[in-house]
Amino acid sequence: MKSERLRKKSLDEMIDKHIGEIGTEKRDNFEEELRLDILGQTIRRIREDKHLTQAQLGEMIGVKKAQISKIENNLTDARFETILKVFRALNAKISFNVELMNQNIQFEQ
Amino acid sequence: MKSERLRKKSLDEMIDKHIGEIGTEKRDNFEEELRLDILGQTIRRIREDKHLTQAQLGEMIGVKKAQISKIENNLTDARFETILKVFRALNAKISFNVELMNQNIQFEQ
DNA sequence: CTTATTGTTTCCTAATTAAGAAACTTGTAT
DNA sequence: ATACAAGTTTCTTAATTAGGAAACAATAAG
Repeated sequence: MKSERLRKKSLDEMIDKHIGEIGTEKRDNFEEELRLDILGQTIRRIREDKHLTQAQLGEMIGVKKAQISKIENNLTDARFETILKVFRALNAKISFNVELMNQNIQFEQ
Repeated sequence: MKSERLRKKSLDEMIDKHIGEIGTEKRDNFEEELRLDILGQTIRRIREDKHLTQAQLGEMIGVKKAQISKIENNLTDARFETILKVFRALNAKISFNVELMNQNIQFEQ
C-alpha cells in the first residue's frame, strides 16, 4: 500500500510530497504553523516547570492571563517584544542563532 | 564596478572585525550579550549581504518597504511572525535555544 | 456536592502594527 | 548639476494585539 511505502520515507520527503515543496504558499503556511505551535508548547512547558499559573506569568510581564493562554495555544500572533518578555520572565535564556552559509551570528536576549 | 567597491562592508567583513577571524576561538564560539536593537542591525546586514533592497525584501514577505525600514531601525515592535518571515526570506536559519536549568530545549525555524 | 483554582473563551475598547500612498532625504551614477 | 534609486518619514485607514472584565469549563480539594 501507499502508506507502507510512505512510512519508509523521511519526514522531509513526506512533507515535500503531501504538503508541498519548500517555497510554495501551502508549504510556507505549514512551516509557520508548525513553528508557532512549538513556540507555545515550549512556553507552556517552561511555565509549568516553574510552577507558575498563566495569571502569575502574565502579571510578571504586564499581560493578562487570557493573552498567555492565547500565546500558548497559538491563537494569536503576539508582538516580538511580548514573546521575549515571556522568556525573560521564565528566566529562560533564549538565543537567536542565525545561520548564514558557513557563518554563525549568535545573540542572546 | 565602482558601486561594488563602494558598497558597505559585507557580512564577512563585519564578522571578521567584530567577532574575529575564521579559525579563532572567539569566532568559533561567538557569544555576546546584546540588546534587542541588534536585531534590526542584524537583519540589515544580512539583507545587504544578499544585495536586496528593502522594497524587495518587503515584497518577499508581503510587507511594505516602510515596515522593513522601521524594523531595521527598531522603530516598531513588529509581530513575532513578521520577524520570522524576514529571516526566512533572507534564507537565514534562526533557532531558538532555550536554556532552562539542566535542560536544553531547541527548536528551529 | 460545593468551593476554589486554573485555564479557556468572549465581549467591548484602547493601542499599535501594517497597508497604501506619498513626500522627502540620502546616496550613487551619468 | 541632474537623474535615478534606495531609504526614511509621515499621513490615513484597516487589521490585529492586548487591556479589562466577565462568563464558562475542567479539575482538584474540602
